[in-house]
Amino acid sequence: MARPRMFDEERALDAAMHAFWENGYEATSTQDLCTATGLGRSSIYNTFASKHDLFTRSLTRYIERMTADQMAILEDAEQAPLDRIRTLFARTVDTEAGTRKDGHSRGCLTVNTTVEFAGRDPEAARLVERDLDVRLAALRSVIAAGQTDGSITSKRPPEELARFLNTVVGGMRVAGQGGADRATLDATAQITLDALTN
Amino acid sequence: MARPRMFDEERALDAAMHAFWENGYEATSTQDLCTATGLGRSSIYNTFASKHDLFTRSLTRYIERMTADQMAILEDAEQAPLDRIRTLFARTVDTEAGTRKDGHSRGCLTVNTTVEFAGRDPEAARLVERDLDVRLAALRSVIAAGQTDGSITSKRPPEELARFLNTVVGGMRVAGQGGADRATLDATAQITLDALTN
DNA sequence: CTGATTTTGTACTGACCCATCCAAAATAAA
DNA sequence: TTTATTTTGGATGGGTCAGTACAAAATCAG
Repeated sequence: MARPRMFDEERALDAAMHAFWENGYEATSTQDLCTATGLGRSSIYNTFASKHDLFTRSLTRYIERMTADQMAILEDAEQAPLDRIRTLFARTVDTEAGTRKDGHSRGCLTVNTTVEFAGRDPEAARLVERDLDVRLAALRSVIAAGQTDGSITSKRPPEELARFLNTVVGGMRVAGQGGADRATLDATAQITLDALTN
Repeated sequence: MARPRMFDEERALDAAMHAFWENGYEATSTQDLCTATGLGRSSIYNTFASKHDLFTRSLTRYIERMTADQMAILEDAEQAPLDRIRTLFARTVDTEAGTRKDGHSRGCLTVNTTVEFAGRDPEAARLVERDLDVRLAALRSVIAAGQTDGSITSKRPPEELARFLNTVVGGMRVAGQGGADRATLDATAQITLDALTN
């Protein structure tokens, strides 16, 4: 029927996602996106409606992946509830501990978007907010389970503890972006976990 | 001798700072800065070397103000060490609890800069890093004092606890930018304080 | 009032921005 | 092979970007 695509859309989306992740929305030009994906302008605009559309699809992809990853950890029935949270923080430390050469990490696209866009772009804000709800629900659930089995001794409502944990994770992303090393992040994670079991 | 300035440089710097704070570096155009300050391009470029220079001076101003404010709290001899930390978190909640109409806050220019710039602009990274050192030192000091007088029962090294507190504060800034309300931020602050006294 | 000096408003620069247009290339059905 | 359909590269468009040039305006010492 027609000329077939010379590129893999998923792969292109991945490349665009990384570009936005690294430099943010505003600092990433359409030319940067062409270079990152290896595509020409036509291919990009033929596949995605606009730079903004490409961004929201990149963000959606990022959220799906990251949240799926977190869900797998938080809903892993083989681990005790508290251990799942421990694993979640270990994962956070791993991804934030000096990913790049200069010792800084790329942080988290969700956090980055919240900071750069939350107040200005309703669609991005919606995506981030919806993701927050999902992650908080999973955290609440595992916290409640931990309180039931006694591994979490804090008597605070799961909702509050979930928000607390999510806030610390967000703070660790920022700290990683600011150059915090593994030992520092590990210590913060440990103190946070201790707060659940005091 | 010559024609005098028609504007107050401090006031202009303040306006520019708020513009960068609200929208970030990239999304703030020089035209935006003219509008925000009420100055013409000539006046801006006659006073500041470049957009980048204006940004670093805005950031420096922000850091000086905010850190002076935090220092006043953390070094207030009239309050017990733990109470100073309590006050610090109360202040953080106040500034992050729905500053704007849409329920989101502007966050913190330091955090915003870390996220938007840390990996790309060495000068901004330097300013932010130096500020981090100052704030951590003050936190370490008050934590050590709290451990000495017994109001802080955690046996963790002050360095680790200081990093932890700073990380939570950063996370709360992001949460505020994401729309967290006062009650949520208050609960997070309370859990964090409890972690020092368990 | 004159002249030296600085600020100011306006117009302008070249580069880059995001997006579109269009024709050549590539495919597969007819 | 022809035809319909889609992708692709390259050129192009209008607009905005950060920054500059320049002359008019404003001051004050002399």
